[in-house]
Amino acid sequence: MNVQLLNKKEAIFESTLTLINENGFHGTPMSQIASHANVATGTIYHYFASKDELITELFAYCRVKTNEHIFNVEESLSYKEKFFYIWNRLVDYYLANKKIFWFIEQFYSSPYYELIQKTKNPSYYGADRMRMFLDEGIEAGIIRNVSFPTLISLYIGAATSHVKMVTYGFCQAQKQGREDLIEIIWNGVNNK
Amino acid sequence: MNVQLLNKKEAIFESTLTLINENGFHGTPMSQIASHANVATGTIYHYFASKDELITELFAYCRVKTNEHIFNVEESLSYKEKFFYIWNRLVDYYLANKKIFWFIEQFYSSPYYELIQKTKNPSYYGADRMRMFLDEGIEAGIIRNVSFPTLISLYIGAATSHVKMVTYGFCQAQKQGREDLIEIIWNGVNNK
DNA sequence: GTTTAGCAATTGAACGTTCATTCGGTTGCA
DNA sequence: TGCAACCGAATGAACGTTCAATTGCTAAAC
Repeated sequence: MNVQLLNKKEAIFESTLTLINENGFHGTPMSQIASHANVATGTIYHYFASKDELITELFAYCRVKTNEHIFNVEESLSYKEKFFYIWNRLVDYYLANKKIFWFIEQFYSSPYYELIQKTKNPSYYGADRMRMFLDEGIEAGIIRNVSFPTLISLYIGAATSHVKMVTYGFCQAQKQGREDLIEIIWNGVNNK
Repeated sequence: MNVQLLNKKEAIFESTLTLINENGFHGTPMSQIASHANVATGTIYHYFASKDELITELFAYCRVKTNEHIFNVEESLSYKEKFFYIWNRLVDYYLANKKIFWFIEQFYSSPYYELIQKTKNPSYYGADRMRMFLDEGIEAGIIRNVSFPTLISLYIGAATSHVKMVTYGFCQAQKQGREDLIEIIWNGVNNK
């Protein structure tokens, strides 16, 4: 697959992302995705077997892009520094790429997610890197013995909630709030 | 409006809830909602002007029901006790009513929410009770001075994340995890 | 260097289906 | 008697998908 093709596939992804954000899964016809991406309707079916496959692959694309970005971290940092750094990268990335954030959120809470959960393994979209990072902290005794789901609920839950608050317009000057959040979580989970 | 009517409207609500959980906003035709609720398609339009209005009102219905449940709390409890009680009621309610939980999640991350945010005021579905409860803690000096969005991000964010983890099957024995979560949050936000 | 064969990429009109909504008519209650 | 509740077939628009035709590229053949 050459560069041109990659570009066209990405154009379809970006177009889908934009339109689904504005109009939802329903309310976003393939014809509209096509014209917004400057391709013919039929072209989409050259790259994706169906609308469902397009949406499912777009989810993977978003997850991979996000994970690549947030785990691009200096190995020399201490665990605590990484803990803060990754969290801030995640929040920054979502705030700078709200379309990706909201698409992922929409996908997660839709029946689509159940579908891919059965067929795809987490590494398919890089979901296991977070698990590895947090497990590392537990095994090293830096993070006290709370379960992985508890950790994730706090770490990711707070990040996404914060992004939602900012997007909804409930909170503008986010700097202080952000720092409070990750600090509270760190204090709650680290082994003092 | 008499009891019979209320029942029919609720039957439509419950039917919509079930089907949207299984098939999403798209993938849930009015005809299916109707037959699942044992009414004729036309009857839905006697109660709701359109599918959008049905979904929007269902959201309000879910929010009101949830809020009524979680804020049904003994006035004699201390603030700390209420803080724990309300959070646990919320988690329990969502776990016992997953359809409501997922519908609300789906609605929040869809373009629908932006629509009602512009037209409806928070008290319309009881969203201001949480604000009042948390403000009460801040004003009484029980909760340290973190912003309201920060508080909400932790308090609600952790609850919903926890429910998601349980639903996704990432976590079974939830008892310990739950206790850890609300304890960490309380320790993080209360004025020691 | 030119021709040619073949396949991938692309097009968009056409198809068949599905769906939200309408409406003329019926039922049942006050 | 009147009006609200209710019905479900009919309507027409919208949508996902298909497909026959066209273009563009690559590389083998000469």
